[in-house]
Amino acid sequence: MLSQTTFQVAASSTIQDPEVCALMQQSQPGAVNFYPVDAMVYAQGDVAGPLYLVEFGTVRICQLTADGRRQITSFCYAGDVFGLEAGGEHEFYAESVDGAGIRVLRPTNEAGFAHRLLNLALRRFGRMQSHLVLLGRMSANEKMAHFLLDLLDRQGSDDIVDLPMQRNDIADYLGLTFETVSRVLRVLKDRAVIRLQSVDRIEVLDADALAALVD
Amino acid sequence: MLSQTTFQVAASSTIQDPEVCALMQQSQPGAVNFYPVDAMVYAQGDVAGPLYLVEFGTVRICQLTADGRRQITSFCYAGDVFGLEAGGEHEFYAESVDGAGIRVLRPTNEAGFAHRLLNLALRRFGRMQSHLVLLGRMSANEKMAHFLLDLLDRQGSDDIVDLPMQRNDIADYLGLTFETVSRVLRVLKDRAVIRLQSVDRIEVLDADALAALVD
DNA sequence: CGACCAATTGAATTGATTCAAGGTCCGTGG
DNA sequence: CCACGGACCTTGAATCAATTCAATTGGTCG
Repeated sequence: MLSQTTFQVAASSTIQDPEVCALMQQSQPGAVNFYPVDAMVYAQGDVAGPLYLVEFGTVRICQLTADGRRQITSFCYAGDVFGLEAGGEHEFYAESVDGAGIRVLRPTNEAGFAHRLLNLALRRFGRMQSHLVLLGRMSANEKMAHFLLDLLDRQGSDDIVDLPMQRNDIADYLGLTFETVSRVLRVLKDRAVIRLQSVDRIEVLDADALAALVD
Repeated sequence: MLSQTTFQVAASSTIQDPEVCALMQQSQPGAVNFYPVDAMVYAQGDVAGPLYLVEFGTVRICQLTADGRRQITSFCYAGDVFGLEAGGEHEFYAESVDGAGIRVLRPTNEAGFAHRLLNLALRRFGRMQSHLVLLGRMSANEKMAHFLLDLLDRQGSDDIVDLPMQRNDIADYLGLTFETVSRVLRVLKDRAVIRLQSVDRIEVLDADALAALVD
């Protein structure tokens, strides 16, 4: 595991989500730890329990098959909470994608805490179910369109998408190969749906065309 | 929607799962309703809230894309609870697969109820995450092997698998076409891994071979 | 500048799908 | 009791989307 830096951050963070705020008030929020690129937050088999709040940067939640194929089950961005698991130990592992600041939330056993956690879990639930549809029933083009629209939405922009992760990560998230990701982007570029400002920055020229691909 | 029969069932049901038992005691369990083949339990857009306990039979949880492709996100068998959702209305719909007895559990607001629900949600969570790996990173053969082993495990048998659902359902669960499902079964049959006792009954001759396919 | 890693692009291959033709099972009615 | 019809399943052949393998380009850092 790579090194990790701890530093104190002013009590007020930039979290807007009321649900997450409430969760923070009902737990003992620790300091923000900085995880460099590719640093592991927790490994498969680690004891589960504490929750993690992304303050900045991006985290990937992954699982490996026995022969090394990887599936990224979700990306967590600033404001997202992760680490929730069923058993006593993590079935999945979490890594920093691009250098991420992460705060540990240690659950207090206050009344209503389970309730908040439940809300959080249910929300993630919905996301995962639509990801099942994506993986099971969508073409490469549709997957990418879906992914870009999701990022657009999360980043609150209406035409610029920042890609904090590399092609390989996108591929393992969408159930494709990185070559296919590259090719799909090229197709979208050729159709004038997007423009590649740089390798990690996409301008969406025709959001309607993307939306048309999705449904 | 198809007709549905209500009939009273003795208070003691056959549920063994302690988690589910506790849940029943903390809610107002209604009578068992019988849903015939393909009957809808709830539709997309219906108000969410009550939970459903499968007493017997099988239920499928589905979502459709705009152009009618279907993804079955999970099958629920006797003892499983479903109906948990994030928002106020169902994003997915639930149907009886083979004629199912279903009990409605109306949540009381007792302390600890959220806690029980959380446990339930987290368990389902884990299942869904491994289904993501299956859909995103496995070949047709691996998917089917995984599916059969899961059924074997759930049905508590060590060599007979009953298939309550038809090929189409299996396909939509595994992200395949029904023709592919048929062909994969043929391959497994030819390799003497399974035997098709009948169309809805499979004898597993070589569970190790199945396991070898999975990991 | 050179080394290295990521991304792109091309060509060949393949796994799964699509389309189409039978086959099996089962319930219904003559 | 058997013939018929319909739904489901199986199988085959052709097609296609995505992968694999391989070569090249682009970008970054010492």
